Amino acid sequence: MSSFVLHVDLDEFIAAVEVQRHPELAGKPVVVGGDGDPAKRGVVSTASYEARRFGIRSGMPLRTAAKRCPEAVFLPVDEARYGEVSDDVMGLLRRFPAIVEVAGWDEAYLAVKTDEPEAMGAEVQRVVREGTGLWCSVGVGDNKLRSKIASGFAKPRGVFTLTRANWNEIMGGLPVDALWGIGSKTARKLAELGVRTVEQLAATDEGILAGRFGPNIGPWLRRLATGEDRSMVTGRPREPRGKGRERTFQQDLTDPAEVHGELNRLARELERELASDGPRIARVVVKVRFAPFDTITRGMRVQPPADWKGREAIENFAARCLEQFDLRRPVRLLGVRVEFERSE
DNA sequence: TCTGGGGTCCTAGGACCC
DNA sequence: TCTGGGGTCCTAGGACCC
Repeated sequence: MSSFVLHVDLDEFIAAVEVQRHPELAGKPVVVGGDGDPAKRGVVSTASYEARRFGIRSGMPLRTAAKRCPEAVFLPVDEARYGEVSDDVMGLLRRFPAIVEVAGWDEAYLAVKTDEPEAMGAEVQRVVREGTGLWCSVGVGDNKLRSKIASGFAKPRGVFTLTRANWNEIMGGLPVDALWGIGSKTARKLAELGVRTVEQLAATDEGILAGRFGPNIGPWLRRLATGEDRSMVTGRPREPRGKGRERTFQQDLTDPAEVHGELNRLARELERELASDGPRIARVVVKVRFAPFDTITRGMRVQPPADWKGREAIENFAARCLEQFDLRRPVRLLGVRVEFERSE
C-alpha cells in the first residue's frame, strides 16, 4: 500500500449550513457576512454558488455584494453553529484509518495508506454527506500541498488527484497565484521578475528569489512551484501563539476618551475568552486603524510573563500601549492581542 | 470594491554587546 | 576625533490564509 494525503474541503460550508436550517433558501443567492445587514461595514464570509454567479466573493464588502445582487439573502455569521457542525464533520473523518489534521472549520488533511485513494475519497464524501447532509470535495495528493490544490480542482462535489506524475501537466501553465501561499502581492513582485507561470517559477534561480523575498521565502517559493512539500500531517493540535480581539466601528471614533473606553471593553472581552489555565502572556499588542485605512501596532513585553490571575493586567497593559498613539485622527478599528510565552 | 475578524509566519532594521 | 564586524534579541509591519 502507498501513502497519500487526502484534503477534505466542505463545499460552500457556511452558506450550506445556513441553507440546511433555512431550507426555503435552497437554490437562492445566499450571502453570509457581518451581522447580516449589507448597509453596514463588513465583508462576505461565504457566498452560495448561486450568489457567486453574480460575482460575489469571500472578502468582498457587503455593500458591494448588495449592489451586485440586490435580491440576495443576507445572513449574519453564526460562529457557534459552524463550530458545532465542523466538530461533527471532524468526528466522522476520525473514524477513518488515518491521521487527521484539522486545518480550519471546513477543511482537514487525512494521511492514509491505501492503493485506492480515489475510492477512499469518494467514501469520505459519502460518509460526510450521510452523516451531516453536507457535500465536500476531496483532493488526493502525494503530499499536503498537492492534496490542498487538488481539492480546489475537485470542487464541487468531486475527487481530484494531483501527484508528481501529473503536476507539470496540470499546474505548469497556470499563474503563480494558483499556488497556496502566493497571493496578489507576491504574484505582482514575481511578475516584475518576468515570472508569471508555475513552470517559470519552478525554473527560477533560488538566489534571485532569495534576493527579492528573503533567505527562507525565496527558496520556498521555488519549491512550491515544483509541488514539493515535506511537511507532515499531524494529529496533535498546535499550541496557539496568541489570541486577539478586534472591532471595526460603524462610525469612526473621534473622541479619545471613547477610544480608551472601547479598548478597555475589548481587553475585558479578551480576558473573558482566555482559559484560566492557559499559557502565560509574554506580550500585549494594541492595533489602531486610523481612517481611512492606516494601521499601526504598538506593543510591550510583559516582564515577567503573566498568568491569568492578574486579569485586569491586560487592560492596564493595553492602556499603556495606547499611550504611544496620537489619537487626534479618527479611529476606524481597535484591537488587542496577547502573545503567549513560547515553551520551545 | 472604501476594504471583517481570527489567526500564522517571516523579514527588516534598530539596540545592544563584544 | 566620524568610526569595523559579527551575533542576538526585539519590535513593527507585511503577506497570506480561512
